[in-house]
Amino acid sequence: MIKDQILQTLQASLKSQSGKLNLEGANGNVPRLNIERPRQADHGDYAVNVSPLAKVARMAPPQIAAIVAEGFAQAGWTPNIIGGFLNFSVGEPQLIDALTRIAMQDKPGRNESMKDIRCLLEFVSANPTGPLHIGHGRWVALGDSLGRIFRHCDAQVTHEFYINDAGSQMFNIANSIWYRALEILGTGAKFPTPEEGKPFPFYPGDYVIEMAQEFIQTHREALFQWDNPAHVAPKEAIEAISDYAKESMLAQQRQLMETCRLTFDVWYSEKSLHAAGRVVDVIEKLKARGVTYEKDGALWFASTQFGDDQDRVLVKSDGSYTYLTADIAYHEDKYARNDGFYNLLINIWGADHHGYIPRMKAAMAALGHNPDQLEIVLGQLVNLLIEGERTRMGKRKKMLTLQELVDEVGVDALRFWMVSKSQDTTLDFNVDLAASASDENPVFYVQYAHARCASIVRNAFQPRFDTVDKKELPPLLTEAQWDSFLGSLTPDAMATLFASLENDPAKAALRELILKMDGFEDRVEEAARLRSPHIIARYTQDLAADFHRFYNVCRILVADPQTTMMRLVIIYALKRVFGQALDLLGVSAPDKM
RNA sequence: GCCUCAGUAGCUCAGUUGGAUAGAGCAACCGCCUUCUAAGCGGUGGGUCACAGGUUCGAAUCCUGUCUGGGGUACCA
Repeated sequence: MIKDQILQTLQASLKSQSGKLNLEGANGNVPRLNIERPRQADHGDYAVNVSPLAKVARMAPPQIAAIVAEGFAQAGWTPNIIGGFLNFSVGEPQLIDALTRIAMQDKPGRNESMKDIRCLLEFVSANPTGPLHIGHGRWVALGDSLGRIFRHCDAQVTHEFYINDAGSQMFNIANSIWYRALEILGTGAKFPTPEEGKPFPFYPGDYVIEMAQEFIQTHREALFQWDNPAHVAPKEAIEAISDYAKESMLAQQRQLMETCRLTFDVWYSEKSLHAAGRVVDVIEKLKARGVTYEKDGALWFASTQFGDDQDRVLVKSDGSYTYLTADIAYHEDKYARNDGFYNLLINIWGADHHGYIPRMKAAMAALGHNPDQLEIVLGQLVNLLIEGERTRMGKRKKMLTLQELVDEVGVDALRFWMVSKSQDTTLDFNVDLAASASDENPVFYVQYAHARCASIVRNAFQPRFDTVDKKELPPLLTEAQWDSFLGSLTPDAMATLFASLENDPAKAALRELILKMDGFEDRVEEAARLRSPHIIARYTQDLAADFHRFYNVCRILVADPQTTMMRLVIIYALKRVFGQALDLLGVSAPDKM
């Protein structure tokens, strides 16, 4: 990247000028300087602000700038100094060099910033007790994009879905199906009705009725046998129904994830932890480490010793385990998996689980693991905006499922929308807008840019029609010409590119395009480092704007084949960058729109 | 009460460790299609960066306090 060249020269300059700048006395407390893009385009392409050195150097920023600039002069750069800023204008040879690299490199934006990372990325993880809702859509988009970005930074990433198939919620769904089934079979049993102020351990959704109907088809006789005067489900009925419910919901969830272009490498069952005795084991381990105690008939984990604000129950007074206990066993397994293969464990959780973080970290610390290895990426929740009204997730009957939303707006719009904003902010999902006015969705703007590029490349090889002479003309280029041109693409061959541009707006737009494409790698790194895919979404919109601007001031397909080919390299490079960036977001890059 | 996320243009949001005149999309208004996709481009209007102090040569950004909104604060999962 061009930026790296400037950075290297900057470091060399600071080193050679360190005497004049009094940097030696600072004992390594020299503030780090950054290369940035100036706000004002006429200042230059890149800038370094040396003001942070003012304190150490005990000099005014303009004076420092002059001294640092001397070091640059030695390397052939002549920065334009304004105040404490060194402004750099990138020369055409460097731009052409950068463009060539982007056009030729295997995968644009690819880097090795996370090459030592082996990440277990867990997200979505839901109960198999009902359909996934819109809120899950955010974790789908966020988690999968993050994984793709990490991989682009050369990390090894495993996508994992934790199936919460144990515990009381499974009993509740089974019991709900039981009553629905008995209702349908006309046994006289009735599905319970909620009472004000009382817990309602049943699932009222219509999908439960459908599941009951389906279950009846295979278990009609069994249901009659299980039924009894009190209509209380026997244990074997609950087991059979909850197994069925799990398989059925899980199949549905897997199908939906596939639709969303998301592949989980591992589907990890909570129930399997219990079955393998892992939950009992972890309790024994905690006991052995002396971090548990008994109180009020329950077994407690002294998590306050590890920074939590209160102790937590592991085994309830009725002898059953809390959710936390199984979750501790699960997370311990992550540390141990493949002989401690993973060095970064990331969980994506909704903000409603925020308070859960300290206890999980406490548990890992208590078990002797490094809690910093476990990183929770917290996402704020999604609000539904229906008919202009804010609807809190899950508190209304009119809850939109993720499947319904995908059917309505499509995977591309869903995924782009869900990652186009920082996960730190509550997302208002405007259902009416997403469903109706699709051109207000920025994803189409970006996809259109890709399609336009594809179209230009396509047209270059197709016969044209002369509207004046009313006759067909041969294609501007042949595939063979283009292949050999790309194959021998060198900065020298490209040197006439800028010269071929007739006007200044086109040159300015081209500079901007190349610099922005050159910066893609930087954005990918940043998105990975900050765990913020929205940076990529932003980037695609920025680049699309620059491309559309360029498109309007510079014609690509012109009569001269050489000029056409050189300009086509830009479009070719852009198409690759758009395609790659959209892929990192899990959004399709259509060739036609 | 405590913990946490947020408050930036009419709306939805960017703004990387504090730096140059605070940006984008949408909405509004005015222009641009006989040649590569007008799902596009150019232009105009629109700001007390919630508020008040503080630190600093310099604050949307850091600190303190206040206000507003979301989430959490279980022997639920």
